[in-house]
Amino acid sequence: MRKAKDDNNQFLIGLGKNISRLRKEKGVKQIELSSEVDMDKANLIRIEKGRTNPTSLTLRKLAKVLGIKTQEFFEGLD
Amino acid sequence: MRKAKDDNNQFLIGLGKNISRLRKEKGVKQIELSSEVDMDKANLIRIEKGRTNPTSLTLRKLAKVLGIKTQEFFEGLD
DNA sequence: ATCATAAGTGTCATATATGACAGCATGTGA
DNA sequence: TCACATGCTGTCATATATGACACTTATGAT
Repeated sequence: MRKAKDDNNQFLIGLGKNISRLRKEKGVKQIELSSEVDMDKANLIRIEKGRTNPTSLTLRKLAKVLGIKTQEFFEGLD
Repeated sequence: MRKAKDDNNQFLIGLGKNISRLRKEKGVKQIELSSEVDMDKANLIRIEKGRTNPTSLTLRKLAKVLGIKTQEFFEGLD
């Protein structure tokens, strides 16, 4: 059982990995990115680790600072 | 003033329009889509009208039922 | 091995997305 | 006009994303 929940968790983990990868490609540290978007760094970590389910606007503000489109965070998912 | 907030609202409205358009392209009614994803129809309406800030998993389950990738909801935004 | 820096964890408070449900508005075809 | 279908709004309760902050663990350089 727990099939749907596991599936969702995999999705969130994949999303987090994309964010983490794109952040590193820009050479940005978690503390830097989080402070630039006025987000608590603990929250960014939770998102990158796939432990939380970020909202559209949260992803958008991260994308904006990284200079990419929100869409890119979903690359290769689903 | 209120620049960032307005900007976010425009983003959410655009996101909602994408969802609404893709739903209609599939010939699906709000009541049908919302019941298929086990979502309250009032919530789907709020999302399509851009009055709320949907989470990643909410978008994902809508995309799944519509047979598209979550990514597509963000087409043309940012 | 030590030290510094980056990443990660635990916990609580607050804001808000969503569920649930009742009712309203608008259009559209008979 | 009328009835019905579809879309939409208002309100409350609950679940959870996020902010805040203290603390811990990993990593890397010297």
